[in-house]
Amino acid sequence: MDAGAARMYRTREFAELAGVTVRTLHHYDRLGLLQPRRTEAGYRLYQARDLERLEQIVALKFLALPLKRIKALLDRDALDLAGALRRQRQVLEQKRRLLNSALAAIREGESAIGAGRRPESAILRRIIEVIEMQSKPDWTAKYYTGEAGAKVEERKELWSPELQAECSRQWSELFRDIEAALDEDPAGEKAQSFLDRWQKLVEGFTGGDFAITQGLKNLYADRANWPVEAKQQMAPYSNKAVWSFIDKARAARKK
Amino acid sequence: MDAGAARMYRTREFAELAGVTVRTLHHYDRLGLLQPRRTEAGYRLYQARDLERLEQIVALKFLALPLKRIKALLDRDALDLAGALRRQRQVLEQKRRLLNSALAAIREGESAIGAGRRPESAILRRIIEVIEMQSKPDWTAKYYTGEAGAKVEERKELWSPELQAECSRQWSELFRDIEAALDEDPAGEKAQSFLDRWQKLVEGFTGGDFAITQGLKNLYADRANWPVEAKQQMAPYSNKAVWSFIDKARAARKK
DNA sequence: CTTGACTCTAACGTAACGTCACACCCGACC
DNA sequence: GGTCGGGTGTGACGTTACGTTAGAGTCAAG
Repeated sequence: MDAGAARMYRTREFAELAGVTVRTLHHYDRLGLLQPRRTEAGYRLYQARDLERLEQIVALKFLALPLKRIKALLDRDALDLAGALRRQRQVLEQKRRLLNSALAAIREGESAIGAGRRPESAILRRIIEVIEMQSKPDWTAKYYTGEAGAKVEERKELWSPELQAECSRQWSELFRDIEAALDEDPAGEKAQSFLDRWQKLVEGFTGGDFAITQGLKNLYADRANWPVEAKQQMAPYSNKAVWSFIDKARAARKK
Repeated sequence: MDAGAARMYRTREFAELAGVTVRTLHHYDRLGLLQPRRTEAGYRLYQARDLERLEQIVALKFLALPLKRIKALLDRDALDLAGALRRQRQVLEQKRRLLNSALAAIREGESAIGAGRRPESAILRRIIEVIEMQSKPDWTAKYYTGEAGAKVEERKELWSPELQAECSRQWSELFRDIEAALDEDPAGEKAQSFLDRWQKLVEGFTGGDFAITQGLKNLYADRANWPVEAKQQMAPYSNKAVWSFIDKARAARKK
């Protein structure tokens, strides 16, 4: 018979009373964290004991505890609250370490931008490099350091328009040669020399390694691994018979 | 004609090279952050310049920048990087403040649990109260302090089984009385006296306020706002004619 | 031709709600 | 009694940065 006795609050009223949003109450209701009574029409009705529970939830949320754990704590695991606090402290301390390092990096990055200094840690240098890369047009030179930088410059020079044209010419030539020899034995000497020329072109001029990488493995010079745009560029050389011939030549060599 | 020249990496290889997961690469691809070339079969093919870009991404991610902003920075907003760093620093400092207060609360909460001390801040006391509420069976007494606590205790005593029975008896009596007077005028004196008795019962014994709330407003003692369980408890009193009579009496009074 | 290793996309799950969209409910006014 | 306005309900998508299957296709090798 205590039904009508206690004061009841509808959702918005209760939300304002407790300092949370209506959506939050809906959310907690669905999660089973705080399930008020209902009117026949489905309206939520909160009462004083719901406010108690909600204040417990808010207090525990202040510790950045996830709602799941809060529910567990309030529902049954009350005795493990000390343990939960300890674990939560460790989680938060880990987060703080990450946060602090990011903050330190930002601060040093900011001041380094202003003063042109060199930061000490590797990650900071990378960040500054990124920054400078972005702000300077000739960042490629800055990106690589020492040996690697020299190599890139060298490669840059090597890959001149003239060389590109030369490369293109060599491909055309190779294609013509192969097309003219399609009836030869793919395992034969002539075919194998075509394959050599082919692989050298694939290897190309930029075959040097980038200093930024650690342990590079070579990848397929195989047609299957070519990007689609490359294939489009290769359209002038799209004679299937030539490709098939080279495939056979490669297969023959492997055996 | 540079298509086949550079070394290409498939997804897993490239991921290991860069120290990220395959899923991360897929993700960045979909976000447009790092879109490698593709083979005809749809396989991703990464090359050295993709590694450069990925390293930029990772470096900026170290600053806890969201990927969206990283994309904007790398795509076009390069010149605003200093501003982005400043804003990001503010965001992180705010986060750190929250984190530190939570950590302080946890630490003080832990030591307070151990030593039985009283923490100073209000929020900490609330947390400790939650902790104690959970670990002690008679937490209701602890929850309210001073005056409020006394009131709760009082209410607890008042709401004895005997009183519950008495309340139930009064409801039954009121229902009988109304049923016997259904043909009276709902606006008449007799009906209004029924309404008075009704509202007093609704007001109940627990009408006192809880000290935890701030500015309580009374809510509907109206049938519409009653919870469903209450209605089920009211089943013995579910004579619709009685309810309708009281509704009319209430309506009459309002006019 | 089948493995086995690798890849692809699609789609759900995560934390804690914010933000619609659409439908009811309810007291009040005409 | 119809309607208006304000409150309320339930979906359901969006957010962050991926993890984790699941189902299907690719490719080289036995």
